[in-house]
Amino acid sequence: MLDLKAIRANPAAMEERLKRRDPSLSLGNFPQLDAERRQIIQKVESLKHQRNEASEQIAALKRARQADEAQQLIAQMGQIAAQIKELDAELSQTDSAIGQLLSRLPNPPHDSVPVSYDKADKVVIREYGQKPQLDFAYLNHVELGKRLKMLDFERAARIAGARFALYKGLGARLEMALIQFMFQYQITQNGYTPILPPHLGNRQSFYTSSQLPKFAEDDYYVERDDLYLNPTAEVMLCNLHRGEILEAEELPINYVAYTACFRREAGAAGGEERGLIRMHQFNKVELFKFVHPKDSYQELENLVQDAEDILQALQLHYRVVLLPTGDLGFQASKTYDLEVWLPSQGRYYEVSSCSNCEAFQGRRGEIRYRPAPGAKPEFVHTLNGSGLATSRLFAAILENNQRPDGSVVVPAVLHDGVGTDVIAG
RNA sequence: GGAGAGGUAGUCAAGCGGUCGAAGACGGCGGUUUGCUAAACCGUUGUAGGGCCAAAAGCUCUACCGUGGGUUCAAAUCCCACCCUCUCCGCCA
Repeated sequence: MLDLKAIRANPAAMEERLKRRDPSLSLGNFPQLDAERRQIIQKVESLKHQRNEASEQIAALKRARQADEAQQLIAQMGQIAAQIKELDAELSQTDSAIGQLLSRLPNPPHDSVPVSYDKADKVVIREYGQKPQLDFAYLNHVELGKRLKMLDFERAARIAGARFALYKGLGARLEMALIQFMFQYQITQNGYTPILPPHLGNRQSFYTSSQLPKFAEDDYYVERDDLYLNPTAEVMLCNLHRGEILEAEELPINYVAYTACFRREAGAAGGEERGLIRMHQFNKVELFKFVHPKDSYQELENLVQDAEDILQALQLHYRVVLLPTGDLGFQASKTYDLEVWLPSQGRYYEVSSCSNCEAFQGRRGEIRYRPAPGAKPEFVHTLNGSGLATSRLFAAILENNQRPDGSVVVPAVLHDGVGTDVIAG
């Protein structure tokens, strides 16, 4: 949700910022609707004032046993009551029109975000490590997974359909070891509080984190219970403090969650995104921060660093990129992606997306903090980042760590979890 | 899933059509008293949206008693639906 006060103060400036993302975005008829709304409020409130005074008089008259006078007033109020009803209806109509308009407008980008409508215009901030020297006939992760009996896509398809995975044997152990490692690392090394949230959420939760109303098609929906299946733990963590007023000293609050994530991926057709790259279900460890607004951009840097720790511990080559305005997620003001090198595709692949949503989600979910005792509550800033998506990491480990003999070296930090240091056929 | 009891301000809790502009208590904040602390006493106490004002301060209005509808001149209070909590039963990991 955009800041209404900021829009009113300078609609043109807000619109300009929105257009940095997408030139087709505009505030539409918001200014007119907003003015209309205020007019109606003024009218209806003065009528309600009249009604309140009359009510008091009626009560007084009845107490004084002046039934006739009371009856006369009651008759008069009938008309006012009808007007109030009409205006209230008008107001709720205007409110919902405004709500619909605003609920579909994304967060304006931060000034430090490069302006471009082309996703390719991301800025490489830094790189870590080097591409592995695979000077042999190397395999992609699907082939490796099959040969090493770690992945079984055929049987997964039998059970659920295309774009689902089935991990088995050392594949299952590797996946679990990855999840465990990432989860424990963020708890013990970076001080995050661990959370295992529900995997289903209600409408309000999905609205607050901004999956609704615009992206309903991306999520699995359980009609019978009016619940949505978790597409990212961001949704669940974001709503953890919905409607609360936090104390300034509590901030920042840092959470790490593990969940399976479910996405319909409608319209994301085949191509080279086979195997574990784009699935309906994948595993992800998610980081989430509730922070003081003055700290949020520093916290974004911290968040990226915390996610990078994992890739470094796994000794994977990756880079950090800053997304341009045209590639920003709906609720994000600024986003860094971590991209890991995938030899089979000859390109980097996103394994983490770290965003500062500023007060966008805070406003939607009324998530606030009190700057000082007795002071007016203000909206917190929220940040989210994957730390990380295992399924793509799994692919990266297989491909980057393979050797000419077809075996795969297990990263040292996962030896205990997997139960071996080399996976061989 | 069935039966019952509940959901009122930061917390506990009274109120069950019109002096509710929500009692009272606790907590919080300010003060008086005090060698210091405690106690006692006095005062104060939420959120949101309008209006007046150049703006702040201030004044003022409206709304908020789980959520959404309805009845009524008037709803915390009556009616309907839903959500949540607790107890018991059923079912299950």
